[in-house]
Amino acid sequence: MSNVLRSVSSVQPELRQRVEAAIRKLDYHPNHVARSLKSRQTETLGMVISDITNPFFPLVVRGAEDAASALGYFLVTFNTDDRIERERQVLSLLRSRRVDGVLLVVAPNSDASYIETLVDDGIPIVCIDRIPNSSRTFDSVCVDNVKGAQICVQHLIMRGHTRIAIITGSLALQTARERLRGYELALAEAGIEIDRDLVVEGDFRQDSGLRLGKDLLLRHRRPTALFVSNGMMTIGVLEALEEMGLSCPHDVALACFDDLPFAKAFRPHLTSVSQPCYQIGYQGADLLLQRVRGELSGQGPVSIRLDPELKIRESTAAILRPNEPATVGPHARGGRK
Amino acid sequence: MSNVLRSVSSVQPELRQRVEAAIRKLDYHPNHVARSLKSRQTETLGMVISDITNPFFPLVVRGAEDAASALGYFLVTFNTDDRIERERQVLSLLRSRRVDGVLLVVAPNSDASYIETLVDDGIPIVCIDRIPNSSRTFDSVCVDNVKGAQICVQHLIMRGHTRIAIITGSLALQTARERLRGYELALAEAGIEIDRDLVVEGDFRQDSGLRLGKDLLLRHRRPTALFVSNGMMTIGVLEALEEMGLSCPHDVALACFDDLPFAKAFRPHLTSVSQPCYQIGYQGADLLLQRVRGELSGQGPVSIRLDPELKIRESTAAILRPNEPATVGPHARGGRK
DNA sequence: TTGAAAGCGCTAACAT
DNA sequence: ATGTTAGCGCTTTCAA
Repeated sequence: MSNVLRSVSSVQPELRQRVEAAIRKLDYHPNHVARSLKSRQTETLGMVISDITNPFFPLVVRGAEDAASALGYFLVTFNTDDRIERERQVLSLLRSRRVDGVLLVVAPNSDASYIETLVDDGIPIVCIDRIPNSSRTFDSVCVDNVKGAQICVQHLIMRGHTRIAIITGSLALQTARERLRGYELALAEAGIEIDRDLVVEGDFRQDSGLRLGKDLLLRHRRPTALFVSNGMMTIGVLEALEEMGLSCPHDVALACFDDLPFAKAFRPHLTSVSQPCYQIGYQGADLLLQRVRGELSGQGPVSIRLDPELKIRESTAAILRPNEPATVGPHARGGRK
Repeated sequence: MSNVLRSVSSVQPELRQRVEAAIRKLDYHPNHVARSLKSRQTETLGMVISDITNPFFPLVVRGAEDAASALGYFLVTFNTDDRIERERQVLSLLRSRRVDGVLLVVAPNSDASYIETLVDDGIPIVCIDRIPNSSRTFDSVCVDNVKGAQICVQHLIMRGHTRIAIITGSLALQTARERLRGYELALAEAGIEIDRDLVVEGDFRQDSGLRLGKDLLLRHRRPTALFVSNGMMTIGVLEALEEMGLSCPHDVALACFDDLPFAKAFRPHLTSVSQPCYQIGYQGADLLLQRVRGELSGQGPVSIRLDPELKIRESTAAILRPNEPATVGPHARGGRK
């Protein structure tokens, strides 16, 4: 019984049969905990995100889970609500539980030195979606935020807009700064001077979208288009529109970073910068697993940048106004394929 | 060093101090794996759902995670996509990993005998959202599906509808049968005879909503109202409406089970039966933890039924037609608060 | 080819 | 009050 030399080549068929019979008879299930104690590998990954309830995350988590499951790894998720104390607590818990590695969506203003400590202590970390503010670089998988914002604002400019406002995320996050940078680049290359009054800083939450959306829409010279830096704030902006009785795209054009769930089923159909969420999760977990399994040993930090995709829909459709010829013909009602 | 008699009362303060100093100096982190091997408790729960990408689940998972985290438990989630082989595989993995208990959203047509085996072998299972087809009862936390469907269809009837169609879920699931039952009860109590042609069976997926929605809307005598048994199928129905160029509530009234994310931000604002998703997850995990910790020993299966809530919005608003007086005055444009 | 035994780091029971 | 030790179930090395 002691010698369940599983999958060792040199065992007599007769012995193997007897052992296998015993396994069935005793309803034997190998104890993975004991195995972990011996092997010092738990085959478990931690995943730390801000909130699964934010529609950006389910697909990311699903991707990570699929990658982890494919190799028999557990994936344990935690929500921090972007609170750094909670992030710290969770990371410490993951360490004492001896997870093999961590996928991390870092909280704004998080102290990167704690992350460094973990990595130095042999717990690999892959940052996804956001990059910590640190002189050191970590493994990471993100979308190309500059490019995403840029092509989106370029699109607004092509639709004839020049007074384009942006609601940014918290500028403590590199992600938010990059999206702002894309906005600036697009305007600059079109020779449009940047009006600092049209740049307002939110915090990636719904409330700030509502508040800043109202603020912008009540301006004396209202912007003709809004670029919103993420999905949750866009929900807030839609609320603002409804409260004020404005309609999109008629009264103002709207485009945003992030796809909202079921964008095609509801009105207005939003023009948006779509991120490959599943891929972010999948490739993040994949990269982490390579680290964990020593397949990248000796190699420095790997930074993967994925391409966003602009989905043109009716919220940025050209509007036919009296005395104003339509700039674009066939697409005037938005880009359903 | 060996004697880290943590939290044992009878230790001299001097000794305690020396040990604590050593802990800090050596950067000692207790090894939870070894602890688990000894205690035979992993302080880990499994959570098996169909798909985190389905908007019903994120809040459920969040609730479960909060309950688990509050007691220091890990929660490991798995997606089965409602495939019973995958469910079986996952449950077997969870067993060999020695999780303390499992939260299960059972797949349609799943073999309940396997679940019984786990429970009999000492791995508590709490079923959430759906109840397995079995003569045996398990711990469970669900919404009152009959009541939810019933109040929703009652509402449609009060709005003057009599030709009300239902798209059910897979009738292999008790959940789907209960919602159908609520529909039947509401019609019966209003004295409306049930037209079997208006009862069509879907499978809780978007595709079936699109297909069956089109089917119903193309009927010669089109139903004046649709009751859709879950959120994903409702998305499909909205697609069908758009494809056919119909508008809601003008051409047909629409109400559904499940809240869709950001229902208030997009059009049409859907009248829906809202489930306490967070509570389902939270109470499910809470019940499971009580079992796991032996606080319910000797007690038979516990079934918790939570109340759904009808949210009346514009998709079932009364329509003003020529020669038809409005039945309801102030609410005619739907129930925004 | 097969059996025996040490050791992973912790807890709990026991000896000092 | 404090130190020692057996044993959880696995893997790996070594002996038979």
